Amino acid sequence: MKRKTTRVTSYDVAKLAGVSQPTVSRAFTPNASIAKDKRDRVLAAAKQLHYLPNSIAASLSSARSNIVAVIVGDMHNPFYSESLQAFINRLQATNRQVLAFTVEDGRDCDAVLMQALRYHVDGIVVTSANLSSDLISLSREVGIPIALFNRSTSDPTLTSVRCDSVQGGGLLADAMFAAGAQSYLIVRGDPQGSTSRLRVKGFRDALASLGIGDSAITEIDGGSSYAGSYRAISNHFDSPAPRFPDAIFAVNDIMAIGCIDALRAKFNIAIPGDIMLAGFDGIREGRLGPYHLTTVRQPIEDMVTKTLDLLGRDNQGEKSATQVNCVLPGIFIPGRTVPGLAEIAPDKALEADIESISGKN
Amino acid sequence: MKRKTTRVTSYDVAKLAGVSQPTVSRAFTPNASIAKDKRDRVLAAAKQLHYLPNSIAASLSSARSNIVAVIVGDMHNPFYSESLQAFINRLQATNRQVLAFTVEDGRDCDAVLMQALRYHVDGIVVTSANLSSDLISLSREVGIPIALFNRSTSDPTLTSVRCDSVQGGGLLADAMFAAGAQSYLIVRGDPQGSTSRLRVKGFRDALASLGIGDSAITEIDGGSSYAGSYRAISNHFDSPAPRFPDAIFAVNDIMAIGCIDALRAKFNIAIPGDIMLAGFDGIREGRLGPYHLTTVRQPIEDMVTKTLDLLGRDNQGEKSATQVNCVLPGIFIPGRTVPGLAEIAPDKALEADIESISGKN
DNA sequence: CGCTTGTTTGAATACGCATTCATATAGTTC
DNA sequence: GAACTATATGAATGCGTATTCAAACAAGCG
Repeated sequence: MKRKTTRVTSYDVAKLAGVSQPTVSRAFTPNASIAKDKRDRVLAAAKQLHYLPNSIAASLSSARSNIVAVIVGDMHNPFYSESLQAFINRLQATNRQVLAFTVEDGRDCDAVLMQALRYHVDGIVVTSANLSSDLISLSREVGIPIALFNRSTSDPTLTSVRCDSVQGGGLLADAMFAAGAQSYLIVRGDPQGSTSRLRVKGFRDALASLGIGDSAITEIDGGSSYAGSYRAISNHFDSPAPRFPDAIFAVNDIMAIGCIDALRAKFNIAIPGDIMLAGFDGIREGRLGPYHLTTVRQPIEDMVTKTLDLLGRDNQGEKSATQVNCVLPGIFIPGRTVPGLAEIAPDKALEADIESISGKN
Repeated sequence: MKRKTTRVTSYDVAKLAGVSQPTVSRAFTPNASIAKDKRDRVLAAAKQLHYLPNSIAASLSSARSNIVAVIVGDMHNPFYSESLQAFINRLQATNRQVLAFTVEDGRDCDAVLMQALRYHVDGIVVTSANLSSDLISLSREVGIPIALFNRSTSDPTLTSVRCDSVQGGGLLADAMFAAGAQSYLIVRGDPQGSTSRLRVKGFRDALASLGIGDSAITEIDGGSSYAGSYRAISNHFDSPAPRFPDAIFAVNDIMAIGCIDALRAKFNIAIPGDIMLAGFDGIREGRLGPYHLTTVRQPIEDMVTKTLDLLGRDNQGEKSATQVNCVLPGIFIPGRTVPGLAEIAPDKALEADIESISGKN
């Protein structure tokens, strides 16, 4: 016994309201050319019939879906789930929907991107994932704009928004040098990704201009994840004659947290007592009591706004000769993992942390 | 100069392949009645033209969108972002898409739900949010099934999947009692929600049957969030003559973490040395070194699978008289916040934690 | 009043695919 | 070889809306 869900359509509403179907359509379109009394009549009829405009049909007809695809890689890094959340909030506030995708670490996101293209979304945001040039040209062909979030690329024609990794890395180098660090250990991330490379570059450049030579700097591979940096730190300090640095720079917060847990649990090293440490991103977990990480926060909200702005601009067809690569500065967040910082009254800092973890209720 | 994106349609492919449009449609439909050579010819032509089937048009035509809406409240609780991720992964694996929504804490999700209905999604998953009975009946009317995730409801006809809060609460009471706790502090969550209430009930019932009277139990309000429980703990122990319990039960992990941070930072209370503690959910953050929380894990993967299964069943129209309210048992996870547990070799436990934080790479 | 301008409205159509339905072809059986 | 059955195919149509386009109408102006 199939449910004969004869759906209510705009024609039903039109009939009840005594107008034509296009008039119903106009009644639901802001700024449409329609007399006020008719609109009222239509809306009343619609309410009476429980009419719900079919957005799928509207998408087909108008060639715009009001859907933006957001492709997220590495959902295990809280930075990306925070970013996804920011996109959802922002788009929802402007009456657009989010089609969410994830990509397994390292896997190419072509298949997923293809899905998004099929839905003729208004735009695609790609976060932390590798896309092939084939797909890029395909997306151009079908006219769907792509924007990279927190990711620069070899293809300079691709719109991208990111935080200034070089500047941010420099801020952290400055802070740790000012706190007295003379020797450094860098725990780097994905060697493929530009993000890790640029952060390290900014960090090293700043140290160089402060007179710290390469011989005072060690670099190890932290694999971009909590587990990876946990193991990297373990291996480093388990080795026969480990170099014992004054400061550690982990290229992102989740890795920094992995480092701290390893240093404390396996080597009983105090932070910042024995070694100072800094991360990068500004994730909520970094504000938790046991960490209180010194870091550089990426301005997620602004980055999201800018990304959607650029996507929309592309959409207009004015092949933005303006600014396709947007780089926003990072914000230095003093924490307890570098001595001498956080001069705000402890209680105030605590309060701020608590708020930042739970969000603005 | 408007981009005249004359899209490639199935007709174009049909012409090139020398077949009719329906044949193109069949070539892209698994198990369709079509000769192999024709299918090959069509697919070749499609590739040559960079043809992308328009899923929007397919949705309109076939009355199924292959989209499932997932509405998430309280994205600040990692449990829910983990759940969202699980839904995305699972649906992506079965060639379906996720339309993701968030609902501000406490706000009704009617507006958001309405958006989902408009897109004629195949189903709607509601997680931690309040929906009005109006919307429920509306969804019935248009024939779109709704399933509640981790939430029971006053409306018993609504499909729901959740973890057994009573059983889980009992497990934790048993564990803490076995570890020697005689007096208890319960930090409860949202008084509106059923989840907190049932967990507390399970906990208290188990204690009662163990001979622990109500006089040995104190309950305070933790507001469902990190900040809320942080403050609740602060207020409790700052009060003139605070009761100093042997054990604390926070009704979810993020609150348990808030409790731990407050106890350590503000009162220098050791865990489990001075007070033992347990949470509920099994979020990744609970496995971090400084916490290593004793908790009950919700079987997210199974719950997601079950939820989608029930949604699909509804979809078939067999108005599932079978089982609309599914309750899965929670899994006890021993941690260091209750003494005497975690008898696994420390290294093994550590390894397991590291993996669970970073996911299965 | 005749003309222009501007606003509303409805008839017709496009959007791109899936799905009947009827026809044609191949394969099987007696 | 006739009578079926199973499988392939194309013509026609529907999904529910937005968007032309032209007609109808009101308003403003000399």
